Amino acid sequence: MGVTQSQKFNTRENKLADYARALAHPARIAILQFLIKQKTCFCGDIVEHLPFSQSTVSQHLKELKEAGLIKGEIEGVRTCYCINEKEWKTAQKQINNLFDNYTGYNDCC
Amino acid sequence: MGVTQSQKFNTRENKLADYARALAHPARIAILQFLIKQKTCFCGDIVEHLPFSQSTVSQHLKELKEAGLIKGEIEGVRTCYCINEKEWKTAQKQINNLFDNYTGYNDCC
DNA sequence: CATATCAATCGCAATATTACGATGTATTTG
DNA sequence: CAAATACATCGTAATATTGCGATTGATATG
Repeated sequence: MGVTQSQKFNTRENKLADYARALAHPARIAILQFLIKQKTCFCGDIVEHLPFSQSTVSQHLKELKEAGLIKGEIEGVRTCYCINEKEWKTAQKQINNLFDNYTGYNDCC
Repeated sequence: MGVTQSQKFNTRENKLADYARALAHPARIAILQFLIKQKTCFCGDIVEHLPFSQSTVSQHLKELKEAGLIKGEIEGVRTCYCINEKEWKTAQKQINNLFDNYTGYNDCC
């Protein structure tokens, strides 16, 4: 989203939307699940595991990294990806913060 | 996303991505927060509260409704919107299911 | 140092999202 | 029943996302 639009909202709303956007594609959900499950987490492993090309997977990894949910470290010719523990927990908290705000007592329909 | 692509993934991954996509815009986050906070929840109230036109707000409401997170009921000339309690909780569970899968012991970077 | 491997990035086409004004539809009110 | 009100939907332009092949760059290996 452009800068003009994001300025209409506060930091919390924008950050929350950013986390959600990172999760808003089944390929990225699948990548995250794979990273959680596997101990080895090279890009190539993910490419083998998903029905997408190397460039596409690399781009999804980039978006997850930019959202902060994962981190990648270059190990020689490979890059090792894994969950970014700290921001992973932050994201979960922020999202639950929204969900928990609803206590179920304002059902007006 | 097109049908061709979503077939590459399982129902759970697709549904999770759908919930996330509904939350992937600060305007929709703001709408949800407003619905949670207010007792009256007519479309017009939201339009007054947000820096968007009536048609834009209506479209965001439609997307939230299609994702299942809210429901709307026509009350004469107005439409009353509120959180869809059941699916709201389902969404929270599904999302937490993903987050909780990560236990923090596979940091390989 | 030539070659192979791995992954990031570029360029591009297809598709999706976003936002809005204009219009349509139903309901209420005078 | 005419006018006003509230909202949905349509049409459209601008922008963003998605996916891939091709290329690049960096490291390893013979």
